[in-house]
Amino acid sequence: MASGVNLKELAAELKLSPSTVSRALNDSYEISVETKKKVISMAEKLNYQPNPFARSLRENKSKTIAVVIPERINNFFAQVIDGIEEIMQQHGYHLLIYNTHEDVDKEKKIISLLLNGRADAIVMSVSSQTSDVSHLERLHERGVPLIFFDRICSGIPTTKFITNDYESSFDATKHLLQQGCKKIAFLMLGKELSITKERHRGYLDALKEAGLEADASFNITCSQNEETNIELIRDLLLSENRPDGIFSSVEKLALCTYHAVKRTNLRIPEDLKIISFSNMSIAGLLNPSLTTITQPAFTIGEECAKLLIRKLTRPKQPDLLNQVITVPSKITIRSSTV
Amino acid sequence: MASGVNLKELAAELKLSPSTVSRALNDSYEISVETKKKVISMAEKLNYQPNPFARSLRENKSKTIAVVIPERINNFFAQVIDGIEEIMQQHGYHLLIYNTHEDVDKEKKIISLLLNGRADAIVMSVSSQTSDVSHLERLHERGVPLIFFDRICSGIPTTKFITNDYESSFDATKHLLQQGCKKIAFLMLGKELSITKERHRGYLDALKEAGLEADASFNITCSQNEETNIELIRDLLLSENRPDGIFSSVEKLALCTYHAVKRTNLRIPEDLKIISFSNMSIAGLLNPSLTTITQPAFTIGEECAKLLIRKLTRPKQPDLLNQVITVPSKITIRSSTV
DNA sequence: AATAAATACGAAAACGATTGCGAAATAATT
DNA sequence: AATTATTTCGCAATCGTTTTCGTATTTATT
Repeated sequence: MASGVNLKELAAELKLSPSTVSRALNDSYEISVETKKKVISMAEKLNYQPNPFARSLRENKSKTIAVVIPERINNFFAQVIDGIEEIMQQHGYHLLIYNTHEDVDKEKKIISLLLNGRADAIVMSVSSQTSDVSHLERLHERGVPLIFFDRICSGIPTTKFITNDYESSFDATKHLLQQGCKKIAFLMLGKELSITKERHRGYLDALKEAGLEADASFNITCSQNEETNIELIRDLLLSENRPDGIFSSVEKLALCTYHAVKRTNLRIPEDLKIISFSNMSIAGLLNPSLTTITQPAFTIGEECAKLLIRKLTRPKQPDLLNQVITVPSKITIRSSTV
Repeated sequence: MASGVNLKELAAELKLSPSTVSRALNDSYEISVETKKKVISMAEKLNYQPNPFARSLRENKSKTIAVVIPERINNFFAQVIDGIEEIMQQHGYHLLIYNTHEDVDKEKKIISLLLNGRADAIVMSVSSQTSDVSHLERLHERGVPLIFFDRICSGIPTTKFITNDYESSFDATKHLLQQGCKKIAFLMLGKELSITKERHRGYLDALKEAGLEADASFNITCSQNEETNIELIRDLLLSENRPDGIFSSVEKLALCTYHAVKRTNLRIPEDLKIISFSNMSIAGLLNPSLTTITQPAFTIGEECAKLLIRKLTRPKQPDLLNQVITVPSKITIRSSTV
C-alpha cells in the first residue's frame, strides 16, 4: 500500500533489465557511465526507493541495531542512545529501542525476539534483576554481535564499555569522609548488578582506608517502587544510628533520598551529605544542589556505535574482543556535600 | 550468520513440505491436529524463528512502528514512548525511534528514510523549526499511516493527539494573575509550533480578560542553545521593565529561567513567579519547587498506539480521521508561584 | 586479418517465507 | 457400487532485491 515503483517497473521504464538497473544504482563497474546517469535520473524522477526487506532478505543484514535499556526516563540512558544514534545515522543504520523496565522476564522476551536476525547487532545494559544470563548466552552463541555498556554481564565474552566505577566511588566516598562524614550509607538497586558490585567495592575500600567499618545496616538494597524506597530511606534517616552521609549508586535513589529528607527535619548538607551517580543536567537546580558523579554518556554511546560499525562493515572482522573499556567519570562538587 | 534453521530445513527434518509446515505453524484449518503437534514440537526443539524480512517482503508489512521526536532527553517524550511501547509490544510490534534534535533538515532526512515502507506507521511530534511540511505531505500521500501528538501539523489530514493547550495556558496565566503578577512574559521555542500558538492564545486571552495588554517585549522566542537562552532571559530579568511572572511553554525554558534567576539577585516567588509545562517528576525538588502543567504523556502514547493498532489490524480499515483528540493536562501548584 | 581481451548488458537463481491451486486419500452420499 | 464431498498435503508462484553466469558487441593485440 505504501511503496511506489519497484526495480522491475523502473527497469521497464528505462527499457533495461532489472539487473542492469540494480548494478547501475549500486555503482557497479560493469555499467557504462551514460547508462548509470540515465538510471539515476530516472530513479530520482520516479522517486524509486529500494524495498528494505527484499534487500535484507537477500543480503542477510538489516541495517538495524537494537538497543536494550532498563529505563527510558533516565538521563544517562537517553544520552547514551543519542550517542549511538549519532554515529549509526551517519552509516545509514536504524535503531530499534527496547525498554525492559528493570524486568528480567521482559528482558528475556525482548532478547528472544532478537534471535531471528531482525537486528544486526545489540547494544544493551542489563536489568537490575538479571542474574540468570542464559538468554544472553544463547544470543551470543547464535553469533549476534552483542556489546554491553554500564550494567555489563561479565560472563559473556564480548566487549563492554563502562566508566571507572571503582575509582569514582572510592573518590566519592573519600570526599564524603573529608567533609566529615563518619557513617555513610550505600544505596543500590540489585545486588547482582555489575555497577553495584564495583561501586560498592570502591565505597568499602575508601572506608577501610579511613579505618572505618562498614555497618551492615548501611547497605540499602532498594526496590523498583519509588514510594517504598522513600519510606525505606526515611526510616533509615529516623533510626537510632542514622547515617550522616549517603552514597547513592544511581540517580534515581538520590532523588528518593531528597524526597525522604523532606519528610524528616534533617537538613542537607548540615545533617546529611549526599553524593550520587547522576547525569541530570539540573543537579545544580535541586535544593540543595546535588554533588554528582557524571558519566560521559554520549561518548559511551558513540564508542559503542563506532565499535559496532567497525565490526559490521569490515567483511571478515574477528569477533568482538572480550575486554572491558573504561571511560572515566567526572565528579562535580555542589552544595549537598559541603 | 546469525539465524538458525529455516522453514525448508525444518520441513526436511519433519519429512513434510515447507508449505505444510508454514500452514501448521500459522494454525491453518487445512492441517490435521497431529501434524500440527509434530510440527510445533519440532519447531520448538530446533528453535525455529521465522525470518522477519522474508515475511515482511511477502506480506508487505513490517510489524514495526516509527516514532519521531524532537528531543530524547525530555521527560514528556520519554513517557509518551513508554506508552506507545506498552501497547505495541502487546501486539508484537517493534519500535524504531528517531530524534530530530529540533532540526528540520534532520527531520526531512528521517522522513525520506521512512518512505520505503520500513515502518507500517509513524507517530511523530514535529521539530520546532518545521514550517515547510512538504516532506510530511509526501509521506501522507504515499499512504503511510501517520499520526501526530503534542506538536502537530494541522495541514495534514490525519488524527492528532494533544492536550488542552489553550485551556491549560489560560488557567495557568490566570493563576499567575491571581497571585498578583502584572507583567507576565511568555517563553516559547518556535513561533510556528502548534503548541506555541495555542498556548500563546490561552495566555493572551487570560491577559485580555484581566484587562491587561500584552507587552511585545514579553514574547520571548528562544533558540536551541541553552546558554544563549539563559542570557536572553537574564537580560529580560535585568531590564528596566522586567516581568514579575514567567509562563514557560516548555519545560526546557523553565529550567533556563531558573539558571537565569541564579545569575541575578531576584527571588522566586517573591520577585518573580514561574509556571511551566513540564513532565519532570522532580519539579517538587527544585529550589523553589516548580508549579507545573503536566500532560498525561503515558496515556497519550497509549492512545496513539491503540489507534494505530486498530488501523493496522483491521483488514479494510478506513483512513485515519482528520480530527484532533484532546487529553487534558493537570496543573500542580508549587512554591514557584505562591 | 585473425584472435584475444575488455566492455556492457540480460537471463535466471537465490534469499525465506506465504498461498493459490491441484491432487491424492479417505469419508459420505445416492 | 459409483459418484461426490471432505480432509490433508505438495507443487510452484510470488514478494523485490542482488549476483552468478553467460553472451553479444566492441576494442586491443599479434
